[in-house]
Amino acid sequence: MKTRTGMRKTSDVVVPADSGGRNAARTQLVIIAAATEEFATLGLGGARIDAIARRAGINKRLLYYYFGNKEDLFQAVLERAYEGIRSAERELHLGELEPVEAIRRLISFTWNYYIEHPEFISLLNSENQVRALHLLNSKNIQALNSPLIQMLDEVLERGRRARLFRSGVDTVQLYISIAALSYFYLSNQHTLSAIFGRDLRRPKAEAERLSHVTELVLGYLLR
Amino acid sequence: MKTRTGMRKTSDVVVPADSGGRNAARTQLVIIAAATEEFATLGLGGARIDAIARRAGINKRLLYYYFGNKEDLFQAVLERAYEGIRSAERELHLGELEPVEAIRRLISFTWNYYIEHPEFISLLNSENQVRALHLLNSKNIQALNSPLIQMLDEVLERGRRARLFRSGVDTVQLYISIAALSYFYLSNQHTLSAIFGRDLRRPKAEAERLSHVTELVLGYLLR
Amino acid sequence: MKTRTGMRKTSDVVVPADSGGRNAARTQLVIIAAATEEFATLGLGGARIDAIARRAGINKRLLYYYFGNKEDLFQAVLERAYEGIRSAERELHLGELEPVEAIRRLISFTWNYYIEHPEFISLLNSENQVRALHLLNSKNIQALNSPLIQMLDEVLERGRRARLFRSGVDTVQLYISIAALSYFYLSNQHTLSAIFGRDLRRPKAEAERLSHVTELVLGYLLR
Amino acid sequence: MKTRTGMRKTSDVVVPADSGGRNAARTQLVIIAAATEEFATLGLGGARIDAIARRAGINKRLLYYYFGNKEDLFQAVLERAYEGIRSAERELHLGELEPVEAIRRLISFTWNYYIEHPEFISLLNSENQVRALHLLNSKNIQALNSPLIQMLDEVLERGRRARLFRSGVDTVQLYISIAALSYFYLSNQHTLSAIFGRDLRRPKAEAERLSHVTELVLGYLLR
DNA sequence: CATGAATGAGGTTTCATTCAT
DNA sequence: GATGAATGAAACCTCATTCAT
Repeated sequence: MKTRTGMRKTSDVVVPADSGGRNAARTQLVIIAAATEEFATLGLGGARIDAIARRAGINKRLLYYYFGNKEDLFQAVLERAYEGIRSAERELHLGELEPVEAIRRLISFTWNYYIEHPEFISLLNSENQVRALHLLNSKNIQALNSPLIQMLDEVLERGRRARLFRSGVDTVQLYISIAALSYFYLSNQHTLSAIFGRDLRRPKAEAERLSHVTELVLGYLLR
Repeated sequence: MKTRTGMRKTSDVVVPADSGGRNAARTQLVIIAAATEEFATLGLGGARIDAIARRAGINKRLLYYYFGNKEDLFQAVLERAYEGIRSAERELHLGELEPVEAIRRLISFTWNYYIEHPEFISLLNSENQVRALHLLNSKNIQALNSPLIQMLDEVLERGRRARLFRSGVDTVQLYISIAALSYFYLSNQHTLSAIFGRDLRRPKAEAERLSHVTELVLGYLLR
Repeated sequence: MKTRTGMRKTSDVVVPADSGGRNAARTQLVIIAAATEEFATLGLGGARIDAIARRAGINKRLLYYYFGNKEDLFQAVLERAYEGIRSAERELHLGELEPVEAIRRLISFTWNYYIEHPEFISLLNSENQVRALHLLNSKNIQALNSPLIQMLDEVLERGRRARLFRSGVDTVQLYISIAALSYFYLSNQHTLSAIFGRDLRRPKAEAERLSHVTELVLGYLLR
Repeated sequence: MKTRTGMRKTSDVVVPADSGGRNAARTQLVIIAAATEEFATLGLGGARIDAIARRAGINKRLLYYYFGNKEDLFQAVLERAYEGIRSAERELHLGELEPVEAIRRLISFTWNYYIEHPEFISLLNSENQVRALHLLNSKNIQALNSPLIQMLDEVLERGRRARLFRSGVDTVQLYISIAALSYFYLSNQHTLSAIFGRDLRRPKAEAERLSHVTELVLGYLLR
């Protein structure tokens, strides 16, 4: 199970080795990583506990020991996913950029985060299928406020004052729109590709999409 | 099984009654209707054949008699859903409207179709989860061309020639964006509502969303 | 079960001119033929009523109309198969041949009948699997005496009197042995071929088998 | 579940008890034993997984845990059956006997093995019905070479050199014939008994059969 | 005579979960 | 802390058979 380099290699998950197999924190990490892949790939209903244990290279019983049951494990995976995006969002410092650049930055950040974290989109789709059951159950996630709304609000205000941006723009609506324009393209890429008969995941297609979204939003905002 | 009004009422599905229980076409319709609800509510993995049969008020065996298996039934449901939206799209006659009005009409049509057919969104999410497996398998769906792309293309061209709209707009990208701005809001309403702490399905919120989307798109298009 | 004339025609079925698809005798023949193939190929348990109806090109209900149920249909098939072999046996006229030639003739007849009627072997195997249930139930089959035992008995007696054959040979045992030497080779050809790594159904292999069986039996019989 | 004597008794299967219910090897043995009976009695199609689990006194799920599915279980049963006969064959030491005695020994061994292992005959019939599907799929069985062909070949050679046996005898053909003469009598006993109107399983009938087969083969071999 | 529609019972298989060590 | 063995419930699917026309 352990490679010569001291990395524990399971089918898909690599985490640093430690003193010798008995490490609660690391085991939990491995389980979360494996579960994230399984849930993202197959959905909540399609995911198999056996498969998660196999992916993680651990015994199934251990999974129950740490996470109770499948639903709770999914919730833990979701919490971890939200922590990830919130943490990345905090690295954005839109206040330091001039308004137009800040908007570009926000859009490209959103786009790239989704591109790099397809599992996040999948998990959110699964969660919406069950009407946000786990999210409503999780104090952890609700405590994780996104800094983006406030950041965007400030950018819009600055842009308005500089007579660059139009007024009357609802911050939350715009935030949702920026997410929507990237998210939908990626989340529905398979049906869209089939319908349009062209592969939306080609690098060129993706670059064009980012351009379009940026133009669309700035075209709307700029006076 | 039959109500006093001559309508056959099952748990969720209402279809016209006929002379008896022996009507292949009607039975298939009832099954499709019941399956659409079940798949939309619970997803492909979460849907239960037993529950579909119960909803449809028919024997489970009959479902296999007509549709083979769960996957094929899902494909039939999907085909039916695409037929529905394509059929509605053909009723749009954007060519008769002046460009700005045509764009408004397209956006409100898209928005309202999703509002009135939440099952369409759910089915598409399920289908994307399995990488468009059934869609790629269905000649029927692939033969159903959406008239919208061409309609939108013509509207954009007219708007451009009238010096109302900007040039250089990719029709497919804009079409995807118009879909995205409505679809994402509805598809992800549960997580978004939980995160923002406000119910996105309130009629007022929905009206605001339609306004925002229209402004955003026209704000971008108009010179 | 009974036709309107009160006759159940299983033996000596005449096929009248096709008056337009509505012909009881012909339909029964078609069903028996289809059922024979299905039962022979897949066994009693593996055979499917639907498949038989499809093979016969008739409606399933008709099959029940004529034959009652699956078991009775199998019995009818079995009866027909026994009629076939008994009828062929009656064409053998061993009494006209000198003893050695008669034995050769009996062996080659047995061998060739099995070769040409593999379904007979399959049906008998199925019937033995259910401990001859249908055979014990069929007065028809029990009434069909094989003429072979008596023929063989007379040949052995003639050979003995001509001081060609050994004495003390049990006719029934020898009859069973002659059947066994051909039947087993064909009935178990698949496992034998796999074990020996050679295809027992090649024409050359089959010719060798017939030679061997003839030599074996005559080698034993001749003084 | 456990008798007072420490033997675990299920409907038909007795195996040594151990410390508790948790013994993978024993459980697998119990399953194989129960499955062997069920498959032998009812054939591949007629056997019921439920019945096997009940016979074995274990949970049905466990059967899938160890053997995957019905087909694979059948293959395991078949492998075990071939191991059994190959193992018994290895106990024959024909090389130590003079040629005539060796042939007698081989015939009686074959006869008695079939008499004592009727399930072997049934399993082989089932396997031939599916055209040796599982056997062709099993590397295990193909690796189990029967020592009998070589043993018989050596016996024939010795008998020939001692001028006892005729020459020109094909070893494989003779081997198949020896098997055939016993196998067919037992495999087809039910139909034969019904046709001849006498019970072939009576001890006296069985003794007579073994005599006849021995005489037949030796009568052929001896010069 | 002939048929497609419909069914109840039961089959194989899967799953999340717990037990015993 | 960690594990393989074992389970009950329920899922999908099949089958011989009957119904209504």
